[in-house]
Amino acid sequence: MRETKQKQVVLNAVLNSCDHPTAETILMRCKAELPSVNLATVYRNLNALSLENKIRRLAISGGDRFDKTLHSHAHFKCVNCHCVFDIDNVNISDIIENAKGNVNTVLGIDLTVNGVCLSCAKNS
Amino acid sequence: MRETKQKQVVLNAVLNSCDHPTAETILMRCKAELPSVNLATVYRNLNALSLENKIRRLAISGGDRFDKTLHSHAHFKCVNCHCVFDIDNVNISDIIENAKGNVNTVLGIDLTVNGVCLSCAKNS
DNA sequence: TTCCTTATTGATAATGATTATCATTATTAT
DNA sequence: ATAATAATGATAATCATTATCAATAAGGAA
Repeated sequence: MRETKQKQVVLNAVLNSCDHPTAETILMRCKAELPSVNLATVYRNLNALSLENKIRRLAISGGDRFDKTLHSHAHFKCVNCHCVFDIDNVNISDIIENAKGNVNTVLGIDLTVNGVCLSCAKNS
Repeated sequence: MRETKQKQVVLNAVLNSCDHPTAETILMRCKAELPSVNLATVYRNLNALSLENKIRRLAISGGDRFDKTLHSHAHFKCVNCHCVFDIDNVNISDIIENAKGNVNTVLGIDLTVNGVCLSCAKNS
């Protein structure tokens, strides 16, 4: 694997994000640094970085998100503005232990609570 | 809303399924009853039936699934054969209570544990 | 430093799931 | 039976993501 400008820019875009961005959002942030960068390259590097365990890919309804936080944790998604944020006080390891009874291997968990966030509730 | 043969066939296909089928699978099952039925009609009725709370739509990575079980519960998905089944002993209401601190409204939850199922582990 | 090999890129086509469009069909109230 | 219109079937469109492929550039060898 070669060290490219593009890969570094994509990694930094995720590491500097606190909002669980989509690939399209990451593309925009990368273009601020490197205007020539392409959406396919962003996806390729997001996939590569996930496999290297440098970032995490989140399967969330309406489009995948990317996360600098590596450990499993729950997320909230607003059905109105589509913002995503962490829910920290959920015991993921309990859920995984419960699952282990009926399966061979547990690889990960997707846990999204859907609802309306506080700021969307205010503006309506 | 009118009572159509297609809507009944789609509803029955979900009610008679124990395997959390995709829309495409439901189409196949409907065609056994009503060969002329169309994929767009299946989607339209699955959406309508979800809104009427007769069935449940599950947002699962790799394509939505449909469920006759109405109450929130966790699912397991095999990354190899893509089978989906229920995990019953997860306390969903605890998770929802934990989320309520930072949001306005909780509407639902998507909870999928990913891994390898027992039969896929056997065959490899 | 210059050249060579080949991994990576950018541009774009392709895919898969889902929704939108629209003329035709069929349900239900009259 | 008829008229009004909701639902259907066929298909085009959309959206997120991946695949293809010629051109570019990273990094080791000469």
